Amino acid sequence: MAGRSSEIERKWQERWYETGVNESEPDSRPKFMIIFAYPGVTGYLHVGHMRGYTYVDAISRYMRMTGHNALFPVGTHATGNGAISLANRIRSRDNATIEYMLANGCTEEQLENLGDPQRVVHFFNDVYVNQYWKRFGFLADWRRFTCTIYPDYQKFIQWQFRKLKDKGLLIQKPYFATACVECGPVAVDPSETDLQKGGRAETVEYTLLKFRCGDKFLIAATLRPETVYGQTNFWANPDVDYVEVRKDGETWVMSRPAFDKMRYQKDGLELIGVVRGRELIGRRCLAPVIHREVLVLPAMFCDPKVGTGLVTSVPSDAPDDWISLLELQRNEELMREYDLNPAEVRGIQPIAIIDTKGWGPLPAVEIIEKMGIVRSDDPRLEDAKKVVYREGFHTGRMNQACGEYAGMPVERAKDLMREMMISRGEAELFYDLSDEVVCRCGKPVVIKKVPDQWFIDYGNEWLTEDSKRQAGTMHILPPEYYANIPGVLDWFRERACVRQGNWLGTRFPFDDKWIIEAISDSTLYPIYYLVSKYFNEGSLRLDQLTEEFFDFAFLGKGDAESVSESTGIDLELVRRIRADVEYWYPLDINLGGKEHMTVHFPAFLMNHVGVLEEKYWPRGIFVNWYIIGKLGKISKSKGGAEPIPGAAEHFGVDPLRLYYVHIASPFADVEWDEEAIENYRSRMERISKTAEELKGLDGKGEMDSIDCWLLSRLNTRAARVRNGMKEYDLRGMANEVYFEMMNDIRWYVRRGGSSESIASRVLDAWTRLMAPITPHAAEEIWEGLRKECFVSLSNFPSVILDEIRLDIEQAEEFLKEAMADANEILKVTGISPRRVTFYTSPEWKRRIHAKGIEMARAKELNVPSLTKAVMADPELKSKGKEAADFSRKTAETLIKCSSEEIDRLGVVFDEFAYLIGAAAFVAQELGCEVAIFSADDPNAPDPQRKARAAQPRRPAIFIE
RNA sequence: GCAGGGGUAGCCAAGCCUGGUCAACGGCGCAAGGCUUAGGACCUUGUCCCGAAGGGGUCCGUGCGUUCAAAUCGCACCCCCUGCACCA
Repeated sequence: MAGRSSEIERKWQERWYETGVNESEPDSRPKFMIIFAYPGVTGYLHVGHMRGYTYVDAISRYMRMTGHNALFPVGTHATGNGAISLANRIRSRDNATIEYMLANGCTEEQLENLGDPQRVVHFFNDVYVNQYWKRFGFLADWRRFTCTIYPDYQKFIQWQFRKLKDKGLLIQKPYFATACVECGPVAVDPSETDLQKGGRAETVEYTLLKFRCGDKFLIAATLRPETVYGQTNFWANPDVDYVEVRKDGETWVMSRPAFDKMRYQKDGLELIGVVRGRELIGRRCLAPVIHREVLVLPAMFCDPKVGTGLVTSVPSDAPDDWISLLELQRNEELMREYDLNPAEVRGIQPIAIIDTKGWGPLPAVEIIEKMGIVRSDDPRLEDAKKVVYREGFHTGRMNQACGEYAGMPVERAKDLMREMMISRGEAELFYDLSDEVVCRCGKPVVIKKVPDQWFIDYGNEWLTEDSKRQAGTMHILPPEYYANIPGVLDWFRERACVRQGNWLGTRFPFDDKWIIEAISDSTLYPIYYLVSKYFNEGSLRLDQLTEEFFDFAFLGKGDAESVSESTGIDLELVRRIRADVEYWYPLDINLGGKEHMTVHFPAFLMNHVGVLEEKYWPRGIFVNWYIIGKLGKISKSKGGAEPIPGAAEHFGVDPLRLYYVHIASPFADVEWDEEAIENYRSRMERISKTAEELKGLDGKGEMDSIDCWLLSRLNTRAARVRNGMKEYDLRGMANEVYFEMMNDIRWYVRRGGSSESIASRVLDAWTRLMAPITPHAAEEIWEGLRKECFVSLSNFPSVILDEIRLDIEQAEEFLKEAMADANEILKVTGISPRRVTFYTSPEWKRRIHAKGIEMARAKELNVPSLTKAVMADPELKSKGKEAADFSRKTAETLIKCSSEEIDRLGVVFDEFAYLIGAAAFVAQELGCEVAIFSADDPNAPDPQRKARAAQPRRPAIFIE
């Protein structure tokens, strides 16, 4: 079975690609350009990735079938060190890597060649295009394929950066980046692509406080510069050897590890001596800002690896400081050992500086008591610290002790006070990592100053404002993201855009020691697909991709003649490329996974806004969520899911495509579940069978009501699909086409529908409805209908309003409900019926019902008003109490209905005639004799007087 | 910490923006019946509780509230998840 389905898939793919169905050129139709954010070349992709890609193909197929000229180009992103690191691992025959490559279908011979990063990229480009995207039948325009390490692409990127510079969006300033001391810049993130350990570490910003102590400065590192007003003493670890460092003519004292790290951040540091921690104890130093002399006291919690190994003491707000102070004050012996004056030490009291909501003036003292901590080595101090820091930072205000900062929220005071101290020369900044981080090469990773780093200035005001304005006009899904994106754009700051080191990518055009970083070279690229085709086919040479050429092609600057003259490109071609841009751009949809929400999508938008004319700014973003593994995210490197080609072979491409589209909303994560896919596969088989069944119908008679019903349903469903697809609701489309329509068709056949002409009409439309999601199956059925062209190129069924027959749909609904009622009675009573009699509503009740509907529509309905209207009708009045009762009941029911419900109930049809027409069917379904009467019929047999219960839409039922 | 998303019947999962058609789409699973030599294939019916006449009761994380009416709106609480910048 699988073998045969893959044959069918390949057959249609060959035919599409041979005919060039997937290739798009400008014409008179409206255009629709869509891409997915191209994947990074870091190894094999897994079945989860195909979810978003499938959405793009299905959407573009739908757009093509609804009168648009659809363009769907693809490419890959190879910038970075993914390919380099993979090539290295292959070259060194790393076991896990080799196994992973082989398991994904790479052969030993191919592996031979993959020790080189460039070849790794080319290898995977081929895998992505041929084993994934073509295998899934995507109608992508393969001629436009490009990759970020292709030389022509790089010309484009260099042009983009020149434009950014022209607009003043490139800035240069110092930057502190994570880097291996040996290999240069590395990414510190939990995926640990570049690392051996420490991926969870965060960059922390210390404020270095300078304490004058004789002719030297003791350097304390703090995370809470706002607490300087509460300083009472200074801490040093007596067992640690500190170093003396020459810094701008001053002598600084700090721990050895601090010096080692600081060298990467500050220029001209020089080691000039060593000082034992013990020697510092008992000395006095001058605290910054408050300019008070404080005593240096011993503390074991000072870790030379953290900060500078020296700490300023704020016992009011730092639990560590308070407990250490307490310990010392209680320890007579210790004070004697360090020759401290016990009275002076005991005299040190915390100074309240921050008012924290829900806390007293000394939160550190308070929490130590509350938690019952008595020793400075209690591990719970970590938690105590976190609680006090968090509460103080968010809810605290500086109090009267804090000079000009009194009354200010801590959040604000922190930045202001740090700035103040730095500007007065009493403090500096120092960056460190929260955990030890080790590079893949084994050397430590530190924070390193890059003095001349280039940034793209995403914080730029006009850029941010224009981007936000544009985002407001865009079609962004899901709606939550549309609502959030202005906030994201505001938050987006300047971003380092170049780096050095071992890295694939484009040389920075203004200084080629830099290579453009991975996110910055993948933002404006959709427009490059309009040129890549000409380069790929050989109509353009590399040296012709000049600034002038791109200026004209993408910005319309200059004129075709001079571009042609200066580059040697054929004049017609220059004009054609510009015309292509004018036709295809802007991009209608950029679709990508949720990981792109805070980085790629905003950068994508802002680069378009920054570089291009307003008319070429993007029009849409579609964010999709993931397919996850049972034990969490399916990971590229760790595997955990079947390789894509294997899944295609095993389940079939159409079932997989249907699975992706239908299993859940695109905006929710889904757990990969093979059983679910099996179900979609059998669903597809049932659909083929049902299609066959439809083909076999050969009734020749006149249009019957059930024929009208099926046609009406077809049109109703087509309308729903088209309406839903305005929001690219693929799941809704799948539900209507593969589930609801299937049920309609089954019901039609069950009801005795057999018209050959209706069946062929419906099958024709149904096949076209299937074409966007399951194109191979659709082509196969289409071919069986002896159609000439591809169903992929046919028109998506339109809605013929005249064929929508609400009365017949309602009548059929009425029939189903009547049968359901009868069945329920049978179930509850347990009777095996000999005969079932239905009595349809009497005329007078229909009149009351109609009056009720009329009044509900006019918003005039209530119990007295309807009763009054009924009593105004002499004929109804003659029914007396019966009429009044029914009128009250009707009003009570209708008043609860929504206006849609009222419309539905207002549809009029002949219930009696309809039941008569369906009597044979009902008899067959209920398995007994069926009789139908109107409650108005005086001769109707009614031994149990059931007919009285008959009402509109609700026939009375008598079972014997 | 900052920002965002979510909790729906045995399971997966729609609905929530724009309150009433919601006992709540659809699927899976389960049960009964049919078809069949047989079937994990297919078709029909059922699947919260009660009910020997089409009815009633309770329900959408928890608790309040708004409303004639709440899974849908508001407030508070509990619990899960995701992204956070040189990683694409």
